[in-house]
Amino acid sequence: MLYAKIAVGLPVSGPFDYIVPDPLSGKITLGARVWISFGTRRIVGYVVGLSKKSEIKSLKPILELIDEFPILTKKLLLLTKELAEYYYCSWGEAIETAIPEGLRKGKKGDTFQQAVSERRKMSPERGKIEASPFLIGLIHDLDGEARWDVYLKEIKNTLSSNLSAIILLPDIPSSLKAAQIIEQQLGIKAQLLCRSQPKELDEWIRSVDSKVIVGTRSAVFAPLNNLGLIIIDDEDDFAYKQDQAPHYHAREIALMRAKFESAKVILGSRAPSLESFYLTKKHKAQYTIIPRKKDFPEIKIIDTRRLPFQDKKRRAIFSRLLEDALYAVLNEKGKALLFLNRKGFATSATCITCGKIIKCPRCSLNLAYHFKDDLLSCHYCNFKIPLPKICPECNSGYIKLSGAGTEKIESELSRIFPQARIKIIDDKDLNLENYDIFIATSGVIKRGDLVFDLIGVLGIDNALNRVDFRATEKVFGLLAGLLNLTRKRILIQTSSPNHHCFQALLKKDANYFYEEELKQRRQLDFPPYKHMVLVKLRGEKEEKIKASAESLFSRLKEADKDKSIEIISVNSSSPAKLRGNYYWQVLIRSGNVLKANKFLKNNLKDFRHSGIIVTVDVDPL
DNA sequence: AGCACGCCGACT
DNA sequence: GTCGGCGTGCTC
Repeated sequence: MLYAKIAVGLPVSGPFDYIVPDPLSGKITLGARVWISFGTRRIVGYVVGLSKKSEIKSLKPILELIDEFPILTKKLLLLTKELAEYYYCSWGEAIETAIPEGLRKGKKGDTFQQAVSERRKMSPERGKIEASPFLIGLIHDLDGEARWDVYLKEIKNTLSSNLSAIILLPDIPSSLKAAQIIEQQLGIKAQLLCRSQPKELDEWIRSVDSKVIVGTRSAVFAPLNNLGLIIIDDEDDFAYKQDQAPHYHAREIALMRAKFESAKVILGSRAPSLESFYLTKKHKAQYTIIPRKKDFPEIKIIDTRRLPFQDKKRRAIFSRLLEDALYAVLNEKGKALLFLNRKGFATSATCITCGKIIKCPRCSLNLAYHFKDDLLSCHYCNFKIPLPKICPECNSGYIKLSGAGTEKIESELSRIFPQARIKIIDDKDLNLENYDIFIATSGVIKRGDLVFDLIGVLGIDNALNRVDFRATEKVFGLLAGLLNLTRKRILIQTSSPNHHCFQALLKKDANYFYEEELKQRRQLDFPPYKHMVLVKLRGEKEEKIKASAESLFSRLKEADKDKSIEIISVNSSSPAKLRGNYYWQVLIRSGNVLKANKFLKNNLKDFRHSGIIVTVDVDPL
């Protein structure tokens, strides 16, 4: 008698044993999909084990074998198992994040699948499955694009050893560009693989015998044969973290996968994550820094605390120095960029009489006023209403707009420089020929085609002063990106000019930033020294969520008598209300993720309240 | 997750 | 009486 261990894409501990009916016993393979009856439902399951015996008394048979050839290799099965253990989900859920939607729903690939599967059968997997030493390289590329020379060389080497490569990019436009570079420079086909593309299923199956796969984070699971290299470009980009459960990070998965496949990992970035930099400090990754070859711009940090007041309460938006610099650029017919990471005209609308701030009814966020379409809008859920003429609370007639956004900068600029042609850069704008001064938010950094004679950085303190231990890292990444958009001059207005992320720029020494930041992270037991785990609670009733979160917090505190895990805090998330749902969270810290997960598994098992959804985010960003 | 079972309140 | 709310247990 043959039994199969089946993982299912549900948040249940498994896998579950099933009887393999006689006619299937010669055909069933590890990594194949099957139809099973699970409870009262008929669902897709994944074969993760085959055995001659089973401990379970009442077994059901497998209803139907979907795949004649496995859709997942043994290595991908091991990878998804490790993903599940690290990112707190079931093995089946991990498998389902690794494969395209069509396969999850039990679709068979088109006839093409058969052909490809035949080919896989012909080229059996190399060697045994066991952990082996792996190689990691971090390319710290201050030059901006020079890392591509390294990438191309690595890809070439990989291909000449008859191995294949995956190149990850944070978004689809960058993926398209990367595929183009590879095809032009190496003269080989780079196959694109991105989640939710119309032909994803076929592309995924086709990738079995691709040599080079280029894609976004989910491409880290591409099922290609003989994997020898994974490159992660802009490895510090937060897009590599999945925002739905399981909240995996593609960089972490790449490192796991490299271990199983004996593949090499190359991480590249202008401003590496602290996690990756720390790997090099621990000699787990090789560190290569590519110095900046183009001219270093003049960098000035302007202390806004010394700015004159515009009126009684408000300081001027532009310092004298920045205003003069803008004049100079206009005189020389150059191009300037003003950076401000807030869209719209005003970031809040307040009733001057009763003090009420107009908020989004579905989120707990202030609505921002947009001059262009004369509406208040929510930057999270896109809710829009006209600016009320009278206060909805007290009916008084004057609503004050405050907090400068890009549109406000635009109107200030045209007041000061009536002769200048000013343009707010929209993500889609292509033709930027006929303007003098541009205004942009962080999207501009992805635009490799733009070079400015002057960059003015405004309002960066908002980003720096957020209650988020990654705030500094984000700002440093932003500044590193902006630095790449000018060879002449960059002026930064801040009220903390001595902060190490600015001082590192003045010293032209990125490592100064990393050493300082690591020192602080170490002192506070933050990542990369310790791991954070966030237990998130979500639901429609604010009181219920708050009460459950607090009871979970005290339950965990109680369970953690030996203090092996730190139960740090319980609070509402920011924003506390989003798209009509309320969010609370319990923050946990541990030196060891697996230990924290085990602890949570024991203590979340019977924690169930109606109308509350609990999810776990390991290493939250 | 999703489905069944079982226990209580309020309604044709 | 019985419809339906949701707390609870379970899925090989």
